[in-house]
Amino acid sequence: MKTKLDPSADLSAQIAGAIRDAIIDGTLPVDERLPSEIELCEQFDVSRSTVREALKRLAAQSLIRTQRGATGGAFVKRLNYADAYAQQITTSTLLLSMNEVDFATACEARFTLERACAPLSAKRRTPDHLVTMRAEIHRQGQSGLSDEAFCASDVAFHRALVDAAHNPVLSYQLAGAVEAMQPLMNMITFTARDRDKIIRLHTDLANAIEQENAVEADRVLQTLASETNAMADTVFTARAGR
Amino acid sequence: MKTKLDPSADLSAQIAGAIRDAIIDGTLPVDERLPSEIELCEQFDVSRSTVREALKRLAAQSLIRTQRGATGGAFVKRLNYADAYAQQITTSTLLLSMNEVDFATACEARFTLERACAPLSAKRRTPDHLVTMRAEIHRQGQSGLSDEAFCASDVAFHRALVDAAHNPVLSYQLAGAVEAMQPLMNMITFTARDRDKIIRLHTDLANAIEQENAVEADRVLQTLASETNAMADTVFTARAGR
DNA sequence: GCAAAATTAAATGTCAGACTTTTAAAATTA
DNA sequence: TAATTTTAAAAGTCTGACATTTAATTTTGC
Repeated sequence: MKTKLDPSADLSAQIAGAIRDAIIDGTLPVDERLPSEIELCEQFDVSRSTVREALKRLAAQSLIRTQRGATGGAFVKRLNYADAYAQQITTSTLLLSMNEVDFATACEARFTLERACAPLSAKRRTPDHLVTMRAEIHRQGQSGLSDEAFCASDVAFHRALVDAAHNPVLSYQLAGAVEAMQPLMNMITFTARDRDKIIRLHTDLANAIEQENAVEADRVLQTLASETNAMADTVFTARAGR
Repeated sequence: MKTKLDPSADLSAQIAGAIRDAIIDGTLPVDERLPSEIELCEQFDVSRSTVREALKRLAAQSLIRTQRGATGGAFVKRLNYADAYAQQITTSTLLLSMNEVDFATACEARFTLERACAPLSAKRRTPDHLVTMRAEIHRQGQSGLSDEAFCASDVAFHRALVDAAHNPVLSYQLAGAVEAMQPLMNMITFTARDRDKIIRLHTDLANAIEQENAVEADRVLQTLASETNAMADTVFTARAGR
């Protein structure tokens, strides 16, 4: 952790980069304490503000945590699933919303990944995930539900489906795919008939998963994908017509 | 962008959070200039150091870019695929390396996602991706190739496979899954026979994709997944025996 | 009058130093 | 010995200065 690189970037970015590399390659193991801010000033020969800006960059990426007080300091943080989820979702959401990714592309990615997950979910589902799925289906049927609430429940349903695969890495990867779609889905106003159709497919899906029927689950997901695309098409062309 | 939240966190984290929320919900559109650091000091009633630490947090997440000079400032950054890839890979890599995710779990997640991608790749593959795949297969066969170089080529091969689906969102999602495996793969020392077996499967896979044979591609990927697991098992049990 | 050069101003980047707050350990006291 | 107080180390915050970069403005030279 003595040499930095890329003299084009800011000092704080260079320092953050050097420390980040040391964390990634394992030179700095989890829970290791970094040198104090003052010591880092001396090591990198910069002022404390610069060191602090570097540390804030690392904290923003959940690479370190800081602790005040006598035995405090900056420590290499064990990246947990919750933090990783949050970052994934932020990044995915912005990537979709800022790059004019069309609905069809995002939708395809999401359902492709979800279909990959379904066979595992069918094989390994446990009662708790089935309960969650059924509960969300019930919520989706309630009258007076706003479009946002409907979409939120949709996300919860699909997350339960994914989590039923009992592979945390898979859940993490799909969190972004599923959640990032929500803002796009929120742009759609679902008619009562649309909702009915979705609810029926969700029910079919939950049944298939319960019966450990991977083939049927895949079929339903494929239908759900094309129906979702069709609904989006209807809404968007209607809007364009106006 | 007037009210902040969570008084438990540091001021710089609160401010960064407030601005981040404004970016995510679209209040601050892409390329919008944030107020200058001095103006932010007044708005949030904090010192310039604190504002700067907040801005560095946002910069670390690729949410803003800064520009010096007369017409400079901090601007909302359009998150591009390259930056999103990089963040995904860092996060995924650390998640795997820091959480003692066992090889089988990571491997399952990766190949599950890749298998989902393959039918699309088979349908849409263009010559350039086939060329890349063939080139990497050729490299993998060269003698004197280090394990790291072999793994790197493996990653390049699989990325080409994924990119052949021509869905940038899918490519982005899978980048993490594929690249994050590399450090785990690097822990394996492949015997010459292992390499031969992998190269043969890669060739089969490239052929299947070229022939737009999704079923065969899936079969090969399944074989590749189980072979990879078997090789890892052999290496790890041998190491445990020592 | 026009083009090149010099100046200016606004913004971020960096530095130095002081003070505040938090926290755990050490020292003191009952 | 246990509760209390003190101390010290560390991050968090503030202030003010100076450096650097950059575009706009002004001046100068022809």
